[in-house]
Amino acid sequence: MTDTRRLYQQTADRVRQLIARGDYQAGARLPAERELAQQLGVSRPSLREALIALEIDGTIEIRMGSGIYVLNTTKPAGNGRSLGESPSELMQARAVIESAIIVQAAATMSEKTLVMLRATLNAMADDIANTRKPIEQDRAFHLIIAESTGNTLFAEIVENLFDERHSPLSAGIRGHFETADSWTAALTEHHAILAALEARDPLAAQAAMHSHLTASGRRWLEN
Amino acid sequence: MTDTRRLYQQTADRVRQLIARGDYQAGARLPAERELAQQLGVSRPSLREALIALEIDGTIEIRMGSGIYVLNTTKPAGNGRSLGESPSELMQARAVIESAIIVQAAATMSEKTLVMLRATLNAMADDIANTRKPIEQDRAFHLIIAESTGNTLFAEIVENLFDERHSPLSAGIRGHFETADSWTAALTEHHAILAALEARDPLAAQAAMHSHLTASGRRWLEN
DNA sequence: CGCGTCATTTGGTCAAGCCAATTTGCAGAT
DNA sequence: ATCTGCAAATTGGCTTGACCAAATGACGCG
Repeated sequence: MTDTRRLYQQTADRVRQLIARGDYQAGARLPAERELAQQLGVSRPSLREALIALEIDGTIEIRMGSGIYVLNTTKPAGNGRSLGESPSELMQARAVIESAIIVQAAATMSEKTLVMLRATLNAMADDIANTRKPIEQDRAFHLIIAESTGNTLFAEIVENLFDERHSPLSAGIRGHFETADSWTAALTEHHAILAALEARDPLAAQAAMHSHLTASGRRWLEN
Repeated sequence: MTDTRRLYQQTADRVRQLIARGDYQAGARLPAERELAQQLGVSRPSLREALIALEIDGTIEIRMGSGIYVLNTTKPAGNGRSLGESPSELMQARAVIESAIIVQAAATMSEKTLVMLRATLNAMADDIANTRKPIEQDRAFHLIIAESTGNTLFAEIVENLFDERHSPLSAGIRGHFETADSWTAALTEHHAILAALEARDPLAAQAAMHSHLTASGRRWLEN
């Protein structure tokens, strides 16, 4: 499988691997841009784009005229910002919580809500056919279900958890997940969820939602 | 005052301003890279670096061969919850979510965690006997269970939901709830939850937690 | 009217070079 | 011998210019 992601994403991942593998530990200085670019077989501008991505997610620090330094990766200490959740944690949380919420939703699911859900699936299929990322449709599907419970807290929690995936932290990994095949699989699973809701079968809906989010997490990590 | 930050950061901010100001709304396409670079007075590589930063934080989406598009900017972000939720909504949310979480916790409940939970119950009984409000013990009980899953997101969510009850909004109603009898009932229910966890019975724990939080919500509202 | 083809548009990447900040090292003074 | 200061080497910051590849749209053919 050829990696079709943008070069800066691939390059950022390769640098992350160098650090994870231990070639460069926290505090160490990476090779100079010119040298590192040649070593990775990419041009300097492309490497610089990758370095900016790594700088944003806190992997490295760039000091003008000095060098590129590896930051302490395993430390939420210091500032108030604590975004230390791993993708697997995130998807487990979504699987457990959204499965519980959809049980509430299934019982009182209105025809109007079902219509909206069908619309998101159609729009999602359209996005995929046109090679667009159906992120907004995916988001809408999960959010509509949560909102249909009538409890705004459910909607807020689902919304926050969903958006967490697109935080700067997970940006580097994001590219893996968003292939056409992955979205097609997600769409199929959405259809299964909708079918259970149309049948007003809470347990089937719960199972379908749980299955969808665990599979989604697997797709996200497996690449 | 001259801005000494890297050019890509300054440029990213300027593009954010263009979007915030309304020049380009969600879904709109920004000018082509070459044109936008000239318009902002920077080189194309520098603009590209800025665009990567904006792509990572979810402000824009870059489609190869097509253009640069503004994404939905509706993300106040953060876990901060605004007011507007009713107590019944809050307690329903806690009942559903904490019931789902305790199922995960029951499976892998360690003896060490059980010891901590017993300690909170003893401290809670002590507080009640001395006519103190055992709010902290109550909080600790629920939080320890969520933390025992090993998933920090569960702990965060439970924490936020719990603290919501003590927001200014619900302060007026709170007094009714906090009678000695109510706390005694809560303590009894906590004991029932702990018993299910000691038996490592996920379904019994789920039922006990759900029962506790719905009863707690009832006590909160009935006065 | 439908549909395929090709030119245009637009992002993706590379190469080479110069500027600016930092570091380094050596020479001279103490 | 040690300290100081300045210049050269190192390193990141940024620009120009060019070419490739994907997406789009217009045009002409059937």
